[in-house]
Amino acid sequence: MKRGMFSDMLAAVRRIPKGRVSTYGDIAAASGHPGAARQVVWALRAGEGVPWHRVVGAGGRIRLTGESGFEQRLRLRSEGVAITGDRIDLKVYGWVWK
DNA sequence: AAGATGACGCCCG
DNA sequence: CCGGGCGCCATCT
Repeated sequence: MKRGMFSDMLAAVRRIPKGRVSTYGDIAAASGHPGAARQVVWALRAGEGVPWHRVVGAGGRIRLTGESGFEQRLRLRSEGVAITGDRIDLKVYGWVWK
């Protein structure tokens, strides 16, 4: 079956291990769609059963606001990811594509 | 067809 | 660290 842009992105998101995080920009590039960071957002909204909480902004910043942001912090912390303020240390928790 | 919208990213002051 | 400005691009008025 044909693999659209969103499918490619969701596949990449599903490859992020528990306890690690990646960024919108990296997901876009890793899935073969460099520069399409904004579209990763659409993919996450449309996708189901994907670990959306493991996707954060550049530099490890939490971009979600309000209730959703609260939920994301909750989920990440439950996986052992430390969050200082609104940032996550990518040197420690950032997933490196290989 | 034309403008507005974002869970974005990068650079600059 | 904090805004402000600009580029980006599928989707939605």
